[in-house]
Amino acid sequence: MNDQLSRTFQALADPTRRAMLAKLSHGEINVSDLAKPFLKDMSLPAVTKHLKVLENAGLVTKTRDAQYRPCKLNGTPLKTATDWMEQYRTFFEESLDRLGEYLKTVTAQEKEAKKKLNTKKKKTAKGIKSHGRKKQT
Amino acid sequence: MNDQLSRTFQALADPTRRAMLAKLSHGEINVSDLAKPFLKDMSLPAVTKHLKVLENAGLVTKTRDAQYRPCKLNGTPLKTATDWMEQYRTFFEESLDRLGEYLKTVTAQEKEAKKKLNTKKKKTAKGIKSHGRKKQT
DNA sequence: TGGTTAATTAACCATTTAGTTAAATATAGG
DNA sequence: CCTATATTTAACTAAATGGTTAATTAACCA
Repeated sequence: MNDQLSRTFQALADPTRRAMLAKLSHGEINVSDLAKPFLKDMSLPAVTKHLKVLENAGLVTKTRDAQYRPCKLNGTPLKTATDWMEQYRTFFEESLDRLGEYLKTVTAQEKEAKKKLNTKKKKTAKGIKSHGRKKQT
Repeated sequence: MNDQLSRTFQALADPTRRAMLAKLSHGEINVSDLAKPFLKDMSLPAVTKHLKVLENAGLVTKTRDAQYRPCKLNGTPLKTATDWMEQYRTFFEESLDRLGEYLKTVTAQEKEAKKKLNTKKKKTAKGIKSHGRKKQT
């Protein structure tokens, strides 16, 4: 994981960091004010680390004001991520067209699942073998 | 990291998995055909694991056809992710308005950085102290 | 100068992630 | 039944992630 897009998605893959972005979307805010809502759940250095992840992804820029570090949201990487997602739009916009087919599929899969449950029961009766590698001794 | 959105972003935060989704966007495909382009870089079990991450995020569903496991892209989680991003659209759509201001900021920051370099050099001459905790003995 | 607040860094630890190889399971087909 | 192909699982390992506490740095202010 080294490219820009991966860093962006990685940064977004955490609820704390997403909450920090939400807070930042209301305007510039310094580190301790940004941290405040999270100090019930984690320490300040933990927040600093999350912030660093957001910075490394380019989602947040930090400036200086005396001993404060005002943080600002930068939307550019989100634009990149959104653009990437755009190529899959067809896969979630034909929902109405596909709903009927989807339901049929689900029904079919459920029937399949029931069949398999029966099959597995029979096999259990015969004795199921364990999977994978044996423990080294 | 346990919620749906986090799992989705986490799944997208890897170039191999994104490439797998790209492949899947061209239609249903079984595991070994899906794996083929990646076997130069990693083993088949590694691909299986990536596939499992995509499945757990709900981005891929696997069915059965004899010994084959045809995989299919499911766009729903991408829809959820896109919807989440939507709330930040204002932060990357005013780009033209903000470009000038951004450039001014960058310039200001570069000047700041130069000033700081000088400051640090002076301090180095006086002797810089190390940061953080001391090694336990 | 000394104390207080803001923020970061270091050292450490537990868990997760991403990969490996070897073995096991599932199915088809001679 | 035996064998080949497809896929998964197990066991293991190295590195990354997400957290901690203690120490350090930076700047303000009385």
